Amino acid sequence: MTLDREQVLRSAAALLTRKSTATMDEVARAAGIGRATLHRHFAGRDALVAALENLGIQEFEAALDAAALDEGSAEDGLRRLVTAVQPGAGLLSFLVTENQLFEGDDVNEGWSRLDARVSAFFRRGQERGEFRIDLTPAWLTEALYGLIGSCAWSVQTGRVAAQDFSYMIVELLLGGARRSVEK
Amino acid sequence: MTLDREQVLRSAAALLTRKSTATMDEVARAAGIGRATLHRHFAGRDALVAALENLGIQEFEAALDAAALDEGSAEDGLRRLVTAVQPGAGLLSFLVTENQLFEGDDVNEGWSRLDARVSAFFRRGQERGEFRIDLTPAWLTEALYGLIGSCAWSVQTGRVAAQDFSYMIVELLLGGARRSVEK
DNA sequence: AGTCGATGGGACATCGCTGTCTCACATGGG
DNA sequence: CCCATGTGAGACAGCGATGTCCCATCGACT
Repeated sequence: MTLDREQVLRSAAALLTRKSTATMDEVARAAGIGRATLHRHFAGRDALVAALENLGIQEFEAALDAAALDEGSAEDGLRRLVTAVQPGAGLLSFLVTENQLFEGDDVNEGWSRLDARVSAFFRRGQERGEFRIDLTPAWLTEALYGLIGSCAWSVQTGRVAAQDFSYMIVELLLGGARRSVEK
Repeated sequence: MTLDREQVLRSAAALLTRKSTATMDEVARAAGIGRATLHRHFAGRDALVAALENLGIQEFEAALDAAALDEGSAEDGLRRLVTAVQPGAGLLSFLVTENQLFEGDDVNEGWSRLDARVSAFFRRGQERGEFRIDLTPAWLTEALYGLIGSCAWSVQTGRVAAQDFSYMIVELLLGGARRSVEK
């Protein structure tokens, strides 16, 4: 009967992804538990968000590991990364938004580590001549986050099919919308 | 002594762009007026946001008009649009986020009109052979919003120089990060 | 069956924000 | 000079969300 903490976090993530202002009561209902029980496991809203943050960081880091960014071309690596990220895309964009809201310098060090990994990936791609050098790694990183968020939202509203998720992001990020002559 | 309504809206936009959860009191302070005065001019928070929405729609529509999207190449049109949008980029991304939060089917009809204009622009670009046809106009539209938001945020945090705003967005959206051989 | 631990529901006080009101004051016009 | 309009500051009640507590209940384990 012990509460499935993981399951609670999953449903909370799913709900907060759609409605980031959901109350503790709504989160509890969505998880199928009572508000009191939710409070027993997460001291308060802050603690809940912190737990979600850890979950998101862990998932994103796992996606980075699974993508094996350095194997093969940078393009293939990015494609694997976006595909691996898709299941947690909603949570990721919720956390990015939440982080922007957050005014405090003590940013979770997990984010800087992840940012560094993504940024380093783009930099290596530039050094290997696969990526343009006039778009900075920092911007490409932010743009990737933005596109993931936009595409997750587009999927949720039906503007983009879920199966096209990684294609739309990677093609736009790498190839751009311009129609090249040789294609 | 009459209150400068426009000025209040500007500072409210600037504040809410940075901190979208700011209270009425903070908005009033930021505008250099008392909370009571703020309430005299905007019945409540909803009314304030609605006024900001109208302002944002108006600005974005003006940018669309000023960009003259149909003159010259689609690429130049997009470049003009992004440049014209830059001053209102923060407000725009605040409103986009606010709209996602909003759960009600009565979306401000201004947005659908603007969406339609942007979407139609991408579609025309496809028909003229300037844009790829495997990325749907709806996705390109959402991606444009996302990139504008990401870049505005990046500028605010110092990751991207303000003068590079339109370059970073347009180059990424049109050309992509891949380094083509002929360049 | 009996006990223990965890849960759900409800009651409760508290807190922050909101919206309204009043009053004193300043500025500008008649 | 006096009046009118608009403003700032503060007080006030209302509301929704939060966090804590208690108690009845349910399930698992002995």
